[in-house]
Amino acid sequence: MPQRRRNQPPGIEHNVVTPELLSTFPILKPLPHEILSQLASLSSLRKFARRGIVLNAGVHEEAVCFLFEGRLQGVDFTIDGREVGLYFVEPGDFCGDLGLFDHGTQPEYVIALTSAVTVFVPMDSLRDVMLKHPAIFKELGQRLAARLRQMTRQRSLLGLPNISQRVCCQLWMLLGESEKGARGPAMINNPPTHMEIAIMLNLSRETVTRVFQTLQTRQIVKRDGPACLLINDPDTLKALAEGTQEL
Amino acid sequence: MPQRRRNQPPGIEHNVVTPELLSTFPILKPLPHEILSQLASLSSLRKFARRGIVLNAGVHEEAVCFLFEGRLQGVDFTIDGREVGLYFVEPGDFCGDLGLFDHGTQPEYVIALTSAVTVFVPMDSLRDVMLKHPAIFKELGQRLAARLRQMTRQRSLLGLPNISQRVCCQLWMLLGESEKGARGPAMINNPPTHMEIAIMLNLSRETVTRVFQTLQTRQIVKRDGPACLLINDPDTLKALAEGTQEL
DNA sequence: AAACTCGGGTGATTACAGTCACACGGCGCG
DNA sequence: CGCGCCGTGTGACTGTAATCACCCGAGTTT
Repeated sequence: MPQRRRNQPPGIEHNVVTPELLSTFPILKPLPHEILSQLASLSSLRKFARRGIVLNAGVHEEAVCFLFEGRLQGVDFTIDGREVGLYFVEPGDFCGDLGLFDHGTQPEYVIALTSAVTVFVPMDSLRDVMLKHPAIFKELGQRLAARLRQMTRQRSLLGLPNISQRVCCQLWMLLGESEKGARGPAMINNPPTHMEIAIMLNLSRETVTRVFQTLQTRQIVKRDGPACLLINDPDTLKALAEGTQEL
Repeated sequence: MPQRRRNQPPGIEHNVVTPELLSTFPILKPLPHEILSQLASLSSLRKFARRGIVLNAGVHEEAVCFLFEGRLQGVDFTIDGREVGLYFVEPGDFCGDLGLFDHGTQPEYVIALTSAVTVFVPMDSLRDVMLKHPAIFKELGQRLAARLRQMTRQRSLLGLPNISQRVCCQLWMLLGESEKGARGPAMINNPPTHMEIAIMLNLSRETVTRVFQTLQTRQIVKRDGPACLLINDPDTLKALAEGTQEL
């Protein structure tokens, strides 16, 4: 029997969603227990393997997906089949919430980048809750606004003509707000693969690899096993991202 | 004295905002007259010349901007000063509404592409109204969702490796839903300049011009004065946009 | 242990879009 | 009027990122 993680909320191992599990998500936490129980009874726990399709584009998804463990990515495809990376979803966050607001179809695919544990909460139940609880409504609106801000930033990234600057900017954005302020080396856990970065930045995989190569020889970043990227010199990375320094 | 437009809502010529003027905006229409009167008394009419800056990025804009006449564009700038085109605002629509949801700063600039007439409604008053009127709240949420969908589509446009396909796709998106279904020639009024298209598509102005040149010699589109672009052959344009046909 | 897939690394070649430079017509304006 | 600005049109040149082809090592499956 594998070592079991401690402090794991109940439900996980039985594929049953408990109110306690739901309340680990910041957005749902303020809800009264009875509501959480009701939502929990309607929700389902779903696990995905790497590369699994979590949400389908173009269909009326009947549930909002809350991510408990792992990492997801929103992706779209161009008309000619090219993959386009849109955003990442980290544990505690959710996706597929657009339909809550406009009853429309899911605009983009969401796939699992690592094996992932998610909770699917029926969209119409959640919408009812949201309309009855202005605080939740407000919160959901805030998240939507945050997503829009995020997309705007990402879009202006794509405008950068200098390729290495683009990659450095993306790395800089991947660095959590916490690490940015601190002096000295930082790290990115479970960094995206070169391919995943490439599709986010409209680049080819090889180009991303080459940028990483020069970043590594210049000792600015360093691989620390497959699951971790060490940022030796955040200051230089920042300078590169802002274009005040050339690679 | 210049010819005055008939059926012009009252207020325009006196720079005074009337409730009737506000009610011409679909989102505000359902509000009771008293609320509209109150909002109107706090709002101001502002006119902008071409290239005028309507909203500033990075600051806490204190008002939401409703567009009455003209055309606006949301633009951002990359770190190195490059302009990036994000979206257009057409009459009846509004912009600068993100702060309603998260009290944050305006993420992007909004500039006037033509001379424009706008109504500035104070953000906090509008937020109060929105929180008291769930219908308005819902509607605003819907618009936010629509913007996100729009940005996603635009982002996948940028993924297209074929440049002329990108331009044709953008032209196709500029064509209103109404014209798309109809058979025969369509038209785009006050089309964006080549430069404006270029910054939306991450292209250089010259490249856009060259694509238009071949589109014109192939009789697919035709200039009809500076304020109108005739789409002679929407079917071919669509085929080009979808990549089923090469230029 | 062979046979895979997957992520990463590298060189040679080449298409192609950016850049620069200039030209032209329309239009507003002092 | 002449002047300058703006939007558009075009050619020559060039840098550079995509593409293709291949290699390598680490995990997996069989």
